[in-house]
Amino acid sequence: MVEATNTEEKILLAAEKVFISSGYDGARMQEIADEAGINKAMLHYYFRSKDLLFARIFDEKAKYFFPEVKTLLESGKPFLQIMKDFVKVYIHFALGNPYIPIFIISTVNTESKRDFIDRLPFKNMVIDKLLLAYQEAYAKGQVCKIEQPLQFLLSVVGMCVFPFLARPILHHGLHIEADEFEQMMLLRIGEVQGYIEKILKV
Amino acid sequence: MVEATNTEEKILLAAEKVFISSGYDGARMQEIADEAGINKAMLHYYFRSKDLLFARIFDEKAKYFFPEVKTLLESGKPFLQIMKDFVKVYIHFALGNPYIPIFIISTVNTESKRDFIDRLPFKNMVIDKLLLAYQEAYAKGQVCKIEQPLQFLLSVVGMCVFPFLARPILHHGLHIEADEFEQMMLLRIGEVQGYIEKILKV
DNA sequence: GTCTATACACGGATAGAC
DNA sequence: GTCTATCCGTGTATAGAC
Repeated sequence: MVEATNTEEKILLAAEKVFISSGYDGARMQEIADEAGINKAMLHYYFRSKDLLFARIFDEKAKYFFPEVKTLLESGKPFLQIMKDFVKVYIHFALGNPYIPIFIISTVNTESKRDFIDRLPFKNMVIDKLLLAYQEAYAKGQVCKIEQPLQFLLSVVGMCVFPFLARPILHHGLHIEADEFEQMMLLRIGEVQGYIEKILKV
Repeated sequence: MVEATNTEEKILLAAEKVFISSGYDGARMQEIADEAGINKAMLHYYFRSKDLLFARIFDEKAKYFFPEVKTLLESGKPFLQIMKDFVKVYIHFALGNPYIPIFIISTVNTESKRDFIDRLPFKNMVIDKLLLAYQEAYAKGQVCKIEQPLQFLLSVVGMCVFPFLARPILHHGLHIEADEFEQMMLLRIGEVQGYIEKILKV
């Protein structure tokens, strides 16, 4: 458990917990104050408003969302390996932060927070570079022809992230407990990597 | 555009629109009343409370979510064909109801609505029958060995549904317009079917 | 910086006339 | 069945003492 030293830190940890589990609309400033063990007025003293506090949390979470992909791209590895590495990195990240995916997806699907998409460190460049890496690998004959590489990327991300979005259904509907889920996700890395190999095989 | 005849129908159509676009917490009874062109008091006259109205909408949407899978299963077709048909059916369904996936996923991830999972027409039987269909196909040598068939199912559903969950990001982040998105999703059917064939190939 | 008390608007729900 | 008016709890935000 992360321990908060000063008040600001306490508030941020509490806000993170509440916003992530309830979303912006469902979150209550009182709940954040209780969670932080301080007074409600302090929230406004430190962050002025619920909106600003939420923005602060979102930015912090979004920041840690994609950076590793950039590193993978700059590794100079071939496309197939980049994608396999991506699966490993992403699932490990999500296991450590299981509620971030649904938090991001929920937020960008919330009308009043729609423009938070611009706050994602998710630039066209990352996608473009990945597509470029594919073209390069294809030119070298390392991977097969894919009609629409973007569809392939969407598929890989979807395979990685979907179990975390549907987690409550797996949990309550299919009775997969937390530790069993973690085991499944660890095994999933190799499974999805295998699918990617088959899909890209020349 | 669907035209409402009586008041109850007007309310249901308005509630569907508002709840689906804003979620339970973000929805306002006043907004539903305005959308329906009637008075706020009528909502309570017909449905007593916000919770009951929401439950009514959820049940109706959830009902139309999985039934076609049951039909596919009962078709007696081999596993590979069932999965390919599933992709086609699911994406066509989602194109006609693009906000249902995020509505369902958001709802089951909302703490106070967690038990709505039980209202999904999503029984273990469907999963079990799909897994059984796989085993049967494997025994006949029609498909290759898959270590964890459940992971495969999760992957297929993830590939189909993820673009609809990430739609705002594709829209605002990657500047893919509505009609372009629809074209992508139609092409996606064949694309994902191709991936499935490669993954299951003996 | 931290607290208590409170302002003020909003949202769900109801009463009651027609 | 449909409306207007209103109750009442709750939620964000602020004032002001310490």
